[in-house]
Amino acid sequence: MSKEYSSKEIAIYKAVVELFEEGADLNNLTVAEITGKAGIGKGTAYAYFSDKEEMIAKALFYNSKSFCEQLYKGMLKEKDLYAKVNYVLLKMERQIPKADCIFRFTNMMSDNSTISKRIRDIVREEVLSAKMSAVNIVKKVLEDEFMDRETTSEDKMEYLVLSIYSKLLCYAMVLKEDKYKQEEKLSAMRALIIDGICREVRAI
Amino acid sequence: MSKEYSSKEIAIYKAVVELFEEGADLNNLTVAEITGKAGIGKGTAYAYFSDKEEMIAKALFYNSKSFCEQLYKGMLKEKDLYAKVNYVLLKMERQIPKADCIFRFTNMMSDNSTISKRIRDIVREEVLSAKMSAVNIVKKVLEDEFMDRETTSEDKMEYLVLSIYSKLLCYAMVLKEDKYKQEEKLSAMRALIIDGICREVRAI
Amino acid sequence: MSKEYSSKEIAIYKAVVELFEEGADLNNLTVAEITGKAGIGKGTAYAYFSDKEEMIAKALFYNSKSFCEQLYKGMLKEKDLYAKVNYVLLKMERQIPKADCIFRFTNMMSDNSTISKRIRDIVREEVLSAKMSAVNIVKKVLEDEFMDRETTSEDKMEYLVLSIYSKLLCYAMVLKEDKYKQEEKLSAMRALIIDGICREVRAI
Amino acid sequence: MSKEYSSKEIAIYKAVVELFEEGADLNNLTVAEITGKAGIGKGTAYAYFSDKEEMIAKALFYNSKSFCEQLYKGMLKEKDLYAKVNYVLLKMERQIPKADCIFRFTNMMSDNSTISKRIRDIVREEVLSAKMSAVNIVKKVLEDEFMDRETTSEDKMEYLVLSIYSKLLCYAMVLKEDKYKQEEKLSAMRALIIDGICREVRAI
DNA sequence: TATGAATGAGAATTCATTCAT
DNA sequence: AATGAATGAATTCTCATTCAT
Repeated sequence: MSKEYSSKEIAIYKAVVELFEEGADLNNLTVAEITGKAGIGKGTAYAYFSDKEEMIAKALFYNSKSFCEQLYKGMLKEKDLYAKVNYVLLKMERQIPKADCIFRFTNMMSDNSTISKRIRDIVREEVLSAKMSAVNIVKKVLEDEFMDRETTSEDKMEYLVLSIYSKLLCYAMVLKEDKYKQEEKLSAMRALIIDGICREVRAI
Repeated sequence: MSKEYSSKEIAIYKAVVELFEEGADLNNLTVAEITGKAGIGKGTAYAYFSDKEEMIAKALFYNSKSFCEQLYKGMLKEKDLYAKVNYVLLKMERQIPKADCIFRFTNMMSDNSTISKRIRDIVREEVLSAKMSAVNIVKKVLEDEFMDRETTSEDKMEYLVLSIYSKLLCYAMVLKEDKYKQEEKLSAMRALIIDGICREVRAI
Repeated sequence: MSKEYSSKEIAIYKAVVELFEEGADLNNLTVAEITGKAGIGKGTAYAYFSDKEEMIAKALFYNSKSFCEQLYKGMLKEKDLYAKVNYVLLKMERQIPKADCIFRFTNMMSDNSTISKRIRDIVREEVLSAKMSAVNIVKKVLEDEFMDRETTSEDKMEYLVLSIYSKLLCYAMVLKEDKYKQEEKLSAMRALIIDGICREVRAI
Repeated sequence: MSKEYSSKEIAIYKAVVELFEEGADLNNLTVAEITGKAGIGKGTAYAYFSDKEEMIAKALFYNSKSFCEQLYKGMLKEKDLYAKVNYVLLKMERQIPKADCIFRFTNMMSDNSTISKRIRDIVREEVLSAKMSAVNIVKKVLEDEFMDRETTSEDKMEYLVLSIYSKLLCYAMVLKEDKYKQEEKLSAMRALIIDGICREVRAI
């Protein structure tokens, strides 16, 4: 069902994320760097992508999508909301660069860079797959949670999604601060965030 | 106390924000565009800044700082937390590009772009003035709020600051979505956010 | 006597001329375009030609030669010089792209482009067949015409060839001007050219 | 009255013709070669021309125009048609590359190369100056010649212009043939061409 | 024998930065 | 002090040619 990717495409996608994880600036990546890392010729990349922006945008999209799918699958196994959120936060902790990638992806959706514009185009083209974005995962989990409740207004649901998503964002930010490199500070923060999320869900 | 800015510096700062507000991509701004908009010669800019990155980074810093100062002053006049948060959200709505500027600035604090790296350098150099950042405003307001309470743990304070800040961040993102161009949906969301924030503050 | 051409060679020759007739710039033709049009693989073309220039140069040479042969055969059937020239001009009119091709070929013989250089090499290699060039057809027809005259000096013959050839060139140029799309203007020009040629032949 | 050219523009124009005179292929000239020959930086050229094609096209146009102006002025001093044509042919002989430039320019007016297309655009933009083209010089000379005659039909005039022009074109081609490197053969041809032209003018 | 995916050298173009005026 | 013309390093992208299948 899901679209097939050629080995060269995958190589490009991996290369971009590796570079990103190594601290490269996505806005200043060169085609030479990407194809060098991917181990393919420059010309080859242009047989699969129309330009540099497409390479980067699709790479972020692909990686974001697959990390989100993985997250969603993992969460389904957890019994309650508390466990689910805990699962996500721990996963983020263990895969900081991946998590970063998703939030970078989100930030990009709202800035003016050339790559962001391309990402928005891609998302528009692939609406269904895009349902697997970070925001949508939050939405799905909430819908599962509220299935047996009496209906909640749409406005409130949207607020909840935003509120929870913003807390995940918080955690992603915190993960990069030196201060939170100590396990105890980090798990304190994690607990506060989980509590916060559960409290909000109950309140609504 | 606060550093003096020459008229040329101010011209550059204004030019960068104007371009940003016009939708320019900060990562692809050219010196020619900036100095052209600022109405000064290219060579002149280099008498005040060491390179292009410094122009853009300082411009964002300067604008962010001054918008925050303005926000903080305005908030002090409001009587309670509810009114204060309301004031901030309304201000953001009325000055979307300025608000955007702050949050772009925040995003940059955590990405790998060349400009972001420069911004972090600047912030490190100007620690005191940086106290006027968006995150610090939230912190100050909370401190004022908690002044008469028995002491709250540092961890909890940090959580609260981040949680509120990330809600504002999400609001900034929401403001750019077409769906929220209708006043009624927007004010519903605004009300929920204010309630959410007040609830969190009370809960802690 | 005449060299055999393989079907792949012919396919390339036809493809080049078709592209040329469609308005392509011979100096910017790509191997991919040529082999695509010819319906063969890129690698295959390299089994028959040493490089791109050879493909194009030989194609022009081949087409020029065959059109000239056709012209020459047709002319032999006409009874006098007037009828012969008339035949050629009408043929040019009906096959503008082909005629164009020949004159382009002539122009190329005297410019410095890479393809021209190759064409000149080919002509040098295939001297005999080259006798079938546009200039040589003019020469042959003149020789037939003068067969029963007392001998004419070589200088004069060469001048006559040049003069007649230049008039054909004229007509080729005229055929491409919008002004001469109207039949009446065109036939007036044709008559003047035929008269001019006959007058020159008589004068010498 | 006539447009001013900056020193850099002139440098480019001269460089292109020098390269052309050295046997370079106008369709494969690189910007690096041109600016190298012109003694200016690559970037500088782009401050004066929008792209490579414009550099070459304008260079040919400029050189063609100035050679034509020179030719026209020189011819005016000659007493009759015979002397005028003689003057032109001798001038062409002495400045083969310049003459070549004009005729290359003419060829380009009718081929499909990228540069040719640009030249046609330029000619369209600068119609007035273009009056100084090779064809127009022939037309002017003929008009002077026919001033005291009873009117000649437009068709006939057009034929004469083209006929004479194409003879000059052929002469330019002949000049490049090895056979005509000997002065005696060349002057014999020259004489025949002059006679031919005068005869045509009288006949019409 | 035929193919076309893969390659990388090479060309056009841009733009940060310098420096003579 | 202010300027902007000049520069060339760096980057994107193309396409002739090769070679494994």
